[in-house]
Amino acid sequence: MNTPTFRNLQSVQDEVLRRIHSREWKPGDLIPNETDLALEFGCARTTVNRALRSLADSGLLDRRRKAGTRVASQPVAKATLDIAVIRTEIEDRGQKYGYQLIERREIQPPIAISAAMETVATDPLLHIRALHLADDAPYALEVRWINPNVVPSALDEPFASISANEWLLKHAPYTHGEIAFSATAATRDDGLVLNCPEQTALFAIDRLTWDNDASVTKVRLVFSPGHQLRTNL
Amino acid sequence: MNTPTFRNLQSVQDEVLRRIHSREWKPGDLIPNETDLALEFGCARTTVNRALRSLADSGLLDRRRKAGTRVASQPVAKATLDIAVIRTEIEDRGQKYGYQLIERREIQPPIAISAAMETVATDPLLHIRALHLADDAPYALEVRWINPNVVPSALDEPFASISANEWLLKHAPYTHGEIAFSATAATRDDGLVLNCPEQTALFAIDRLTWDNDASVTKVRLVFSPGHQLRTNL
DNA sequence: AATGCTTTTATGTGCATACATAATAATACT
DNA sequence: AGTATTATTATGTATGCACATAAAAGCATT
Repeated sequence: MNTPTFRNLQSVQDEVLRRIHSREWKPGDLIPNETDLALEFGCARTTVNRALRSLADSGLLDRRRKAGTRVASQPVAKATLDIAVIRTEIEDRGQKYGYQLIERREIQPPIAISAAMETVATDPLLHIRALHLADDAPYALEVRWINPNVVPSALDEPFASISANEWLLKHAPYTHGEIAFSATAATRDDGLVLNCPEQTALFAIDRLTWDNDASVTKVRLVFSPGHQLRTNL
Repeated sequence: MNTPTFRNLQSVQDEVLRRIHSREWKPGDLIPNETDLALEFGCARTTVNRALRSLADSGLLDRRRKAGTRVASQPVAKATLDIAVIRTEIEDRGQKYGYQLIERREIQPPIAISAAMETVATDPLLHIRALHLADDAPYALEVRWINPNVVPSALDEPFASISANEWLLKHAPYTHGEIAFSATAATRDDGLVLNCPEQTALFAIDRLTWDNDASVTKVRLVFSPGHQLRTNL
């Protein structure tokens, strides 16, 4: 029996994956170093390095200088969620997208909002409520606060035909943000808009984005009953 | 004014990021090709390539051969969630972890389960229900089905002191899986275990993992009221 | 035994070069 | 004009080499 060769990136990566999945290399195990693997696989160390680095990026390997590379003891399942614009999310599923603006006002926000966004409590923010529809059925309620100091042009945008969800992506850059997923009981108002009984369990996404030190926007998306956010591992 | 140089990977990446955030390169824009950037930055094309590829991996750039590299029109559409073992998730927050096995049986599963797991409907599966606690308070209810054809050693494990959640990670390899997040109304039983009223809105994670063509395990985690899954963008 | 210095080692980074490949653009051909 | 062929181009991959750097291990000094 002859050891096959794994010359290229893809096959090296596949072979390493195979060994991990087959438990030839078990979680916590120290695997051979790059030089040895390169020798065994019949390729350059650079190639092994790239393959291993990539696998480490995706959480399957732990690497430390001098200490070597080991199989992650907790194969931390890194689920990558594609948080798309709601319109494309719906259209990608072959459904018809609909949008309806419910409310658009410049008002002084509740303390909780100005606190989270770190704005002056008495400064007005642009408040928007809108409904996204899929095949004419309510899909998600968007409740949003926009910081006009950071995005002044938002004050000129009526958001009547394009959602803030989409408009902001094109017009408001951000450097970082936080996102949280949770379950929430439908308020009376949620129920009216999403057409479900009060207290129904609803899936919610809260997002807060920043441009350096200034908050750009804070949004809560509450989805219709039964909504799932799914991805592959 | 002299153009500064960006010699190394980190600074190249930072500079590209800066140009995207400052909207010098706007979403959808075609950016200069690798060779030109390497010239401008005063580094090798390899370095630019690595920087751009890495940014493309994280979703900020779209790259196509010959067509060139452009700023993703929908910036950062990716949130990576670290799905850790529940025990470490709790311990990392400085809380005391507790575990309690509620039920462990080999039984014929409901049709919905055997269908999803693609097992023979009449084949018994190992069924486990257990409670995870944080600082002695209910944290999450784990309801799990294990395919003993794929993980026979699970039949010898009592799961009395180590959760299936954790045991499986160490003993059952998987090649791929699906994960879904949703909101669910507490059943009477959920309420009893998690100590909350029936119908309370609860956050749930459903996971189904496969080892090649065979399903390994299907699990539903229902979390205590108020649970959030958060990450950064 | 505890501390600090030095060596060794495995990964990390950078560069030059070469060739592969996908997709567009240009051209020739019918 | 429309189609097939070819050239061009930007990214993708692979290699060899050199040096940087973090961390462990060994050693020496107190």
